[in-house]
Amino acid sequence: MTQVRPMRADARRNYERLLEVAVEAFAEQGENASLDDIAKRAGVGSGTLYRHFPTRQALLEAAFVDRLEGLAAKADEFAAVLPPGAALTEWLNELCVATIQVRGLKALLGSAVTDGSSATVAACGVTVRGAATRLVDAAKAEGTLRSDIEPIEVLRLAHGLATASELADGQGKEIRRYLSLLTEGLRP
Amino acid sequence: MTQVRPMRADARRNYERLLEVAVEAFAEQGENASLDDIAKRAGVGSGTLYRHFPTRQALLEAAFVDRLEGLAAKADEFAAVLPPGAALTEWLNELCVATIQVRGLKALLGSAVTDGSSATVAACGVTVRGAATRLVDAAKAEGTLRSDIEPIEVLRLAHGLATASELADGQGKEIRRYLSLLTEGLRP
DNA sequence: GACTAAACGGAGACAGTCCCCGCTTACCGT
DNA sequence: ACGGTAAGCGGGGACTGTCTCCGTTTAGTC
Repeated sequence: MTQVRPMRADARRNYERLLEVAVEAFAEQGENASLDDIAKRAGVGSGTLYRHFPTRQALLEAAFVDRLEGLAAKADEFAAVLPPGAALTEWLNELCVATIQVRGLKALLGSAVTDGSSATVAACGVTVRGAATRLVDAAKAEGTLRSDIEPIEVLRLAHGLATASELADGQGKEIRRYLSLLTEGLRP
Repeated sequence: MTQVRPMRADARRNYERLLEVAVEAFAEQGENASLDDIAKRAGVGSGTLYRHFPTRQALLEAAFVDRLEGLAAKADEFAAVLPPGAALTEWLNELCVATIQVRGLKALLGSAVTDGSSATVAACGVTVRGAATRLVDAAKAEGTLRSDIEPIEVLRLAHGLATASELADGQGKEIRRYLSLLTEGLRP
């Protein structure tokens, strides 16, 4: 899985610089930031960028793993201090807010919960799906969540909810309201 | 509002040919079909296309008015034969199915229900919003729908729902299930 | 210090958007 | 019928973005 031979020093340097710049660029220009431009800003040729990250998805993924892991960690924090149902709700809220506010994250989360998502992207979504599964299972056990719903469906619904809220004002002010509608519908 | 002077014969011909081709192209290649290619297929220069339809939105809109009006008409058909609550649900189902299955329609419906949508696009969404308002008001009067929800919010939620279902399988098999979740949450 | 494979980088092919402006033509008035 | 004119045409070309190819550079090794 890991590199047999460690990365050459210049390669590693470029890789990291590219990542730094990508995070910035996606944050300020959204998921469609120009890749050649990112390469230029990082001071490397576009060939180098495409070698390290063959697709936009790959770069997006690499740029946001940290944040995704942060979200997953939040799930356990909520689970530790709230009853399962409330923890799930709070976490979904967090997820939706991030989806809307962190430019570029939406595309990534979207493909992470897509039916036929590629293995590459799946690797990235695994953390988030794990977190969701834990919360969903707990809420089901507690009896505050329908038992006929899958964790990934909850994630998809949250994604849809974020989309709806985005249409409303682009700021996410509606998330809480819409989320309460959803939890209402998700009761057993 | 209408043309002071009627369109010149050649202009009208091109306009209509362009529209025909656009409907086809969007249907088979989605909302991102190449505009220059549409112009070529219609046998006109790209300048002509951009004169008649200054933006992709404008063309999309013109290409789908018929279908949008069809959807609005469906609303009244349902209203005539079903109780308000059921009529709303059925219509939302119809709307979601169309959103997913008719390639290119999603982008249009999306911007038609966006907060800061331009006047151009608004003109197009007006039919759909009218239909939604009638159904929503009736359902509220009947007492099967929360009174604190706006028609446009219902449309946004439906759009989000379609998005969620699209993530699942891309065919819309999940729509009914998700829709029942939503109506559950929308009860008073 | 020399060798080699890994890595670089940027030129260039390609695709898409959109504008500009010289040319054509439909629609008048006579 | 026919000429004048403005509405309309169209495609060349500037620009932006993606992605590949391959000659050149350089880190790591002995």
